[in-house]
Amino acid sequence: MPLELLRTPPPKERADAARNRIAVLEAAGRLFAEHGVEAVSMDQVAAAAGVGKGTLFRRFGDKAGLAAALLDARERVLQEAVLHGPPPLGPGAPAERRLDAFVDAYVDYLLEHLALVRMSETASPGARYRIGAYRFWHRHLTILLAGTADPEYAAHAVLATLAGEHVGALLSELGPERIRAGARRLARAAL
Amino acid sequence: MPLELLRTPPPKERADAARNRIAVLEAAGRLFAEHGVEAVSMDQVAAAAGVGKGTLFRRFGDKAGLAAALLDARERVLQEAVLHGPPPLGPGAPAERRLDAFVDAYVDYLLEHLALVRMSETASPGARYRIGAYRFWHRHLTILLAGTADPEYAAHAVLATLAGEHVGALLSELGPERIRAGARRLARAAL
DNA sequence: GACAGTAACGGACCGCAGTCCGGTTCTGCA
DNA sequence: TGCAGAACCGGACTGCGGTCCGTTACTGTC
Repeated sequence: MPLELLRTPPPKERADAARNRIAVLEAAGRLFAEHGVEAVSMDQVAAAAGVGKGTLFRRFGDKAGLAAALLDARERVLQEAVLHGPPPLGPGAPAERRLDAFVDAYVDYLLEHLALVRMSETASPGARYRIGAYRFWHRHLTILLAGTADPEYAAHAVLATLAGEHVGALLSELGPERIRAGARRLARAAL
Repeated sequence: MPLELLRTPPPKERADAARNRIAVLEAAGRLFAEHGVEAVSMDQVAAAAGVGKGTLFRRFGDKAGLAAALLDARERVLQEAVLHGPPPLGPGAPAERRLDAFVDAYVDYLLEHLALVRMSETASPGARYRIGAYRFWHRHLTILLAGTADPEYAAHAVLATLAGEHVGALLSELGPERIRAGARRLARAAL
């Protein structure tokens, strides 16, 4: 399957459903920013959005899904840059440089939205590996790592070092710069 | 701090406390084996052990702690082999061979107790990085990886590929053998 | 062996994520 | 414009992990 098609297509929805989706995302974004992702319950989000709890869960599945939806816009910018942006992040540069550029960009993204990313990855077991964004990055890395012994495994391994849980735990111990440098070094070593 | 001291010392406890600890571990082990870790609630464990819920939580902290306690005996065997066992797992072999031996042994351990390990790592956020066992393995790998640019980071990275969540998600996609081979390859690449 | 002090006990209690289903609202079609 | 049926709504409900605190039972001392 080509990389393009792994990007989630927007499903057609009824007018009231769209209105509610926007209300929920706005309320959730505001509450999360104000009190922190962990401290806000789904009841509070539903109440603030003026929406029933059932609606909230039917649309987003669980708290991880809501976090993923909030990250979606931000992540699409990154995906777009990888697909059609200028090198070295976009196509045209050698794999080694694209790998560096990807790790840098992804670490930036991660550090900026760490709490939300952790929530999107850990709220339900295995959530991280199911969402479309993960499959997208995995595919991208598999292509960049073509030629190694097992590119699919190597891609998973590089992403493992970029998991929100992992980076979050290492942040206080090593600081952002060692994390960034280490992830670059490991990705190159995998190549 | 020397590697030896990272092993959790057994705290002295009152007679009734010891009795209850054993009753809980037995009941939990039986229930988990019978119904699966996910499907058993802490209330059920407490009831089966003939113990109050408060007792259960005071002793083990949370469900992750209970899982970790159940794994403890098994993990100590591995730790013992690394500290004082024969090479290449124990001391005496070159770092590269010890690294391979460690990855092999740890993957064996992981595949045998995957559900329990996942529970011990994911029940509360960051739990994996707090438990003594993680610090032990991290220390061991840091020593084996001495000489690389950032041994501490590299050790964390190798452990990231051995996280229960990660291996569990990859298992159905890649199968155990590619996971084992990939982890070995990555650990060598980090060296 | 009795006693005081303290560590451990246990179950009622809380807030949360997630489910269910009777009622409501929208939309495509005639 | 009126209608039929599907899609959506919402809040009461469930079971869970985790906490709290009045009660109980162990242990070291005299």
